[in-house]
Amino acid sequence: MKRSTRQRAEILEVLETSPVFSTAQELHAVLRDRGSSVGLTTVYRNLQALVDEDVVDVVLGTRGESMFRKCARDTHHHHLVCTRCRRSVEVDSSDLERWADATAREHGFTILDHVAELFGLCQTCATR
Amino acid sequence: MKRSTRQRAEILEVLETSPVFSTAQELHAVLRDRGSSVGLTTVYRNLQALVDEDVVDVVLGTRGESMFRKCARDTHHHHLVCTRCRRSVEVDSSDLERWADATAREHGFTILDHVAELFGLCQTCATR
DNA sequence: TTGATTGCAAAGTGTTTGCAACTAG
DNA sequence: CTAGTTGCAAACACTTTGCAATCAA
Repeated sequence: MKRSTRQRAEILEVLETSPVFSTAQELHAVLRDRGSSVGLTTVYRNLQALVDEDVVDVVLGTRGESMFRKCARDTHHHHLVCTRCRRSVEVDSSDLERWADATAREHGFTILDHVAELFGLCQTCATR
Repeated sequence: MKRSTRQRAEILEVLETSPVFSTAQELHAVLRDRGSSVGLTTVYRNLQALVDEDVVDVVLGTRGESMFRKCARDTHHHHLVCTRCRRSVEVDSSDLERWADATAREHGFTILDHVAELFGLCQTCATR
């Protein structure tokens, strides 16, 4: 069964306090800087587990890397991500879901999943 | 300037006749099977060029690999992809775009870009 | 001729796995 | 005690780069 370890707790702690999507390597670096060193492998393994448990969200970055974030809402949602400061906002997506369902039906598809992320500049970053 | 080479022509030819998204490696294998061998590096380089020229579309697969396809429509659009046979349908996305714009405005973001792909089973694959 | 293009090998990036040592329950 | 977890090193998958040879214009 699942065991609670120092490493797992520290990874979660970093995720809890970060409002942005971070890569496994970035999280690893943060832990290292904090003095609490955790193996990179362990970071990957725990992130994977957390994703499986639906505790953290994952999105694919442009270089194919996975980026993780512990989101506030535990229901399905999407993100609006600032490409400059990386900050992200969780957005309501009922309209998107409706579009996805309708589109799938229209083409005889049984929808299984979808990805959707919006990228742009947040107010702060846009004005400087 | 840009030069027209045998390699570039053959890569485009394979893309023209494929209704599915394919990875660079898959395209490379197809070329090799056809007898017209082209270096993997060259495949990557030409695909990159074609994407820059907006001749082919690219989406990120789940393992972080890029998948390419030459789409019929040359305007912005999205895809409905069958996870079983890989076939994809180009779908109209005005509703999605509207949602993206509205959502961005609502949060003070200047929208730059967005990704959105729908995954599911096509009629044929669902019924067997 | 000559600069763009090719293709090999090597390097790079992000992630996963094998396995012995460690540790929470 | 003992099964889950860790962490290193090595393996992996995909992509890019260095560079000399080649080729289109």
